[in-house]
Amino acid sequence: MTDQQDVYPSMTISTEQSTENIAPIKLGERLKDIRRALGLTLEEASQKTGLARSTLSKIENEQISPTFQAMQKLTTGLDINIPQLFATPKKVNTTGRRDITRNELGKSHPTLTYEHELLATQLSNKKMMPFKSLVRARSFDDYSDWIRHDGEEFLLVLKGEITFFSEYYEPVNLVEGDSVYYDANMGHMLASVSEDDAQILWVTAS
Amino acid sequence: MTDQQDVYPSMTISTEQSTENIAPIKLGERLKDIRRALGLTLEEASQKTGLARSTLSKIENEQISPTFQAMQKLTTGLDINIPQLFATPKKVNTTGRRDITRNELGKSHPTLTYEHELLATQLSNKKMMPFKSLVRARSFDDYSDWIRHDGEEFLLVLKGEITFFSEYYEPVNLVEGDSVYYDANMGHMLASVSEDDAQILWVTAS
DNA sequence: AAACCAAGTTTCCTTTAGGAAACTTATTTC
DNA sequence: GAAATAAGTTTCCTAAAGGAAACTTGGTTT
Repeated sequence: MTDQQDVYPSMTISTEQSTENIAPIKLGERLKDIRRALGLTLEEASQKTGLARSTLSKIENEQISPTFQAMQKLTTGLDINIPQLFATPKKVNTTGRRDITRNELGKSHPTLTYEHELLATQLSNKKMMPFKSLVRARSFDDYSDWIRHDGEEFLLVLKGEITFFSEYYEPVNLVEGDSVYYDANMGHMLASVSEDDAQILWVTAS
Repeated sequence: MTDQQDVYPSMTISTEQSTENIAPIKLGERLKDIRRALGLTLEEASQKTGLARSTLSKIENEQISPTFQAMQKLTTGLDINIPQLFATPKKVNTTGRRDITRNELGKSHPTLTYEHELLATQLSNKKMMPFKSLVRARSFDDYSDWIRHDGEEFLLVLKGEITFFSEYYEPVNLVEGDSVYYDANMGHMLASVSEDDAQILWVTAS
């Protein structure tokens, strides 16, 4: 294939209707970040979007320019809104913003161990990302390795009892009302101690 | 060429089962409207965007699904921003946005007295500051000025019911499980709706 | 009405996107 | 440490997008 650098020379998108070039959008990179943030493999993303694994790979590496159709599958499948996708990170006015998420009405991202409910999804370019999550009972068996990512995390137990495992510390049990604040680069994971599912609130910031 | 009506029935993309139309974006129609609104012919639009006249025609009539590349040329050439293009519902604006996910009503008996419990005090230089607070029920006479400070704030109601007042919005009632994310530079304050104290969790980040 | 012209459409062909499967690269397991 | 597994990339092919030019449509002039 030809040199793709030449094919996508600038990729410039302006969010406001300005004439100046602000920040070139690296669509592939952005998408890869989002997919990773959701903890999805290419295969899982493929199933969610209906796009082939190979296609996703090529889009992420900017070897192809996805069609509008493909982008729709992407955004609906991964539950991301397009403005968010295209929003330039810099120069975004964040004053006077507000987003209310009613109980149980966030964006849900179920996994084997958790059921994440993403809150405040209407706002992009946030400093924090709040979640409400269900930790399934006896979930410890399913997990093999530490979770590790950039930023810091705050966690509060809303219901039930969990065990908080972390790389450099002994496991601790947390009950309703207990909270923990930690560096997310340190390996960490959760398990529901009791037979019931536990509910937690957590907030990340990078 | 084959019947394109069958190829793009309504631009409805659903990942799993495709029974219902969720948010069909009629991209072509939208684009045609925009071009017309700008008073441009296909030829003129072609010159501005660098896309062939024929290609534009096909896009507008939804005979083809433009690539991301083509859409970039379109948006930059015609000076339209993509969020605007894709915004199916009302305006998704950067500033002064609001999204109430669910509606609930209660009667105002607002007050302003808190009892803050600072969490995670062992750590300094945190990106976030989490609190757990009581919102006491008091009289509306205690109304004072807006609270205003740098950064962003996330708030979740743990118990009870509060009214969240903010400078640019109507007050909203939040019940247990509801949450709100907002820019703290926007004036804001809380009040407990019922006679009982309410309990909230909130996290700030600058 | 014919002749003209301008805007938009379709045809035909080349280039590129998208998918299946083969291949590579870690990473784990026995 | 070879085999197995899993995530990601590349190859190869087909289906679809993009462009040049021919064609159609609608409006205007004479």
